[in-house]
Amino acid sequence: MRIERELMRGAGPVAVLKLLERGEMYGYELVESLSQQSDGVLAMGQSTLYPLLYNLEAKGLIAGSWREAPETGRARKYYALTGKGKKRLASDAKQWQALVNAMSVIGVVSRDGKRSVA
Amino acid sequence: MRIERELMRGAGPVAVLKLLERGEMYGYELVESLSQQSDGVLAMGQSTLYPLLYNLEAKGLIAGSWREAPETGRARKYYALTGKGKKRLASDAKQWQALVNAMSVIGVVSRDGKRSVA
DNA sequence: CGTTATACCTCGTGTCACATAGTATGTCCC
DNA sequence: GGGACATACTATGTGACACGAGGTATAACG
Repeated sequence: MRIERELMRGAGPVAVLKLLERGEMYGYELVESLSQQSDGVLAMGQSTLYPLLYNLEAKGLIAGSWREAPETGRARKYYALTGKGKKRLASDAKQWQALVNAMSVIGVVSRDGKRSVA
Repeated sequence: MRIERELMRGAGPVAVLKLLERGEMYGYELVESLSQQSDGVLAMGQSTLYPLLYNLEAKGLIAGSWREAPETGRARKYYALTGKGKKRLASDAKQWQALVNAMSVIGVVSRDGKRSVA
């Protein structure tokens, strides 16, 4: 499912941090992963992801390192979650949960995954 | 709980439409309601809400009408959800649910209201 | 009559999503 | 070996939006 971009604002960085929690990944891989793992909902183009990564790196939440891909030998920039990033992720996840709960209270979403009946 | 504004992007308009689904409300009332009903999570200042309302009105999703307050006699601009707005709300709620589900899949939030353990 | 609450409006700044475009290199197949 | 395709990162410009700060006006209250 494809959703309007405006709705996704704020979700992108949190999703990226969460994926990096499992282990380091490179940009192109993140673009593919986000699209596949969320059935397109969290999909974002390269021109959205890369600036997002630069932003997270500038804030010290992730750290990039150029290395060669073990399979192909191509240069890639792997991003890893920093200690600061882990704290931010925990904080953001908490806030996201609060937001979901609030939206649930006013009836926009339900907690069991079913859309509220209008 | 006060959350970072960036995370809330996209949630604001949906929350407003949802509140108006119950019946018409005026700006100041919406500011207060959003803050109270969500324990501050969905709180937004007037400088955020009013432009948001003008935007929704320009899109034909809500319709405003100046009337006098029955209790005080003061002039207020009451906003009501239009037919178009109802459809948009249904669509947005569906998309919001998809987003919540996607964030749940990657582990950022849980569906039962508890924060995922990092 | 001054303070507070109500109620609406505006401007400027900073941030962000995204489309578009560009660069470069590795793989595959003929 | 060369053209097509996938991989992978970078740059730029536009438009939208959240929000702080500031402004106006009126009713209620002591």
